Amino acid sequence: MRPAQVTLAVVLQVRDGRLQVLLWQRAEEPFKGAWSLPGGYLAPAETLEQSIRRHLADKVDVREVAHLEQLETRSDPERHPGEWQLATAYLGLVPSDVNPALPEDTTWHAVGRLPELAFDHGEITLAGRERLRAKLSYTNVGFALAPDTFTLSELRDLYVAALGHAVSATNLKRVLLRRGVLLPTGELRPSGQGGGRPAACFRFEHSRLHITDPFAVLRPPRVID
Amino acid sequence: MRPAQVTLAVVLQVRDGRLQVLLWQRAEEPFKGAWSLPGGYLAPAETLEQSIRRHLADKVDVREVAHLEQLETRSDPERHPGEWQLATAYLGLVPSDVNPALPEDTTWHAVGRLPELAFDHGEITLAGRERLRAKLSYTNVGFALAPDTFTLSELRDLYVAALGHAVSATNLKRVLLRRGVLLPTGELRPSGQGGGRPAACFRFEHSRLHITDPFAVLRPPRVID
DNA sequence: CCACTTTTAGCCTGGTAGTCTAAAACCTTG
DNA sequence: CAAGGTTTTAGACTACCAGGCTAAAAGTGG
Repeated sequence: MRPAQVTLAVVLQVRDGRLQVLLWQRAEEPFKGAWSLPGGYLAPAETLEQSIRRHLADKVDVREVAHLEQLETRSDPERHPGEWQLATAYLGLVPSDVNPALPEDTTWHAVGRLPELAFDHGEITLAGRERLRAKLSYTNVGFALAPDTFTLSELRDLYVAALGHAVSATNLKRVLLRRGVLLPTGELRPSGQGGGRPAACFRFEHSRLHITDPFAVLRPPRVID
Repeated sequence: MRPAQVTLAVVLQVRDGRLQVLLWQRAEEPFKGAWSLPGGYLAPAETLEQSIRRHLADKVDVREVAHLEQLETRSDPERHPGEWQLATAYLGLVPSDVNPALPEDTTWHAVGRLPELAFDHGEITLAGRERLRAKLSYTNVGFALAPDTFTLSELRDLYVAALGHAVSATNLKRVLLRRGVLLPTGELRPSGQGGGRPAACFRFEHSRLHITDPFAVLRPPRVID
């Protein structure tokens, strides 16, 4: 006797200054009418990542998911009322400048004000947000939330939405520049409504995940004691 | 058609000053005679964690595993030659002062000099070591590698073995004390062979995982700019 | 040209890690 | 019992980096 295997995705994007997650409304029991994470059954000869990409493609153009990583596998026998089902969750990130066409039953929801979700999808969504918040601090995941090119204020607003607290644009710039994850493009963005100095444009150096050795602690010393 | 689900464990311990992993030698095809990670099939009405604890119990006293966390789920359809099989790997840590009784077919192997392992167990083992190394820096996982009470030199030796590079006992002490994860017991350890000043004994404050907010970067500023 | 806005550069401060030196405390040996 | 060797420990010093602040730069609108 074997459990069914499904894949799920917590797809996050900053929209309207808030971190939002892609949800669809279930048309069938159980949890008919409840919001839930996109996903579905694993097919033969498929990896989990291929599976979640395939199911995601039903909801959103997968090319717009700039980053995808495995989150965790849920196995509580009671997590699905009718079926013994394991669920492997992925975290997906979508840059803030794309606005994918969505099916009728699918929309974005602010992670800060989630409705009751089906199954354990609420917990999974929060786990995804936590993973994002942690990685924003010691990796360059920002690239997956930001447009190709952006000003520092725009980037700060993304960080604010994702982290849930204020961020200093001054510090953000210095830190990311020093780490070499940010690159000035040289262009200027004309100032918008109400004037103000034109902002310099930046890009992320790499568009694949790169962790910046964050810990001064316990780094290899040059001399042993 | 459903895949089989197995659980695996990367059980690590520092032995003889080296980081070692618990392996058993397969008695059956495929990979007969090859070393592999302990684990086995998921049983009905069982969570993945219960499953790996059950399978681990065949090899080692599970009470001696001080920390257990989910690592990743492997899903390459080719990872097992004869069966469509998903494997969820766990990371387990055993304090250096216990020496569990082991079955005939099971022994410790230095992670630094692994033989060819069955399936993808080699990769999984290295992923486990990476996870441990990362978490040593920003959590208190050390508690799961160390005895109840220890001197700073002993703790440093554990870190050296796990991290694979030199560590300054001076820094280690200061960092862990400031973070409040280490606690002086007040006792002294009588000096051993050849004399030397007696060492102070320490304990870990908590014996459950606690992450110490590591990143000054992007922390909530008190004033916004 | 002046008031207002936003961005940017630069300085100062505080905290933490890495290095080094010397002292403390114990052992062994002559 | 004094001298020398060994290990641990405390403390000072330095370097680096993030957070906070201020003022200048560079636009817009009246």
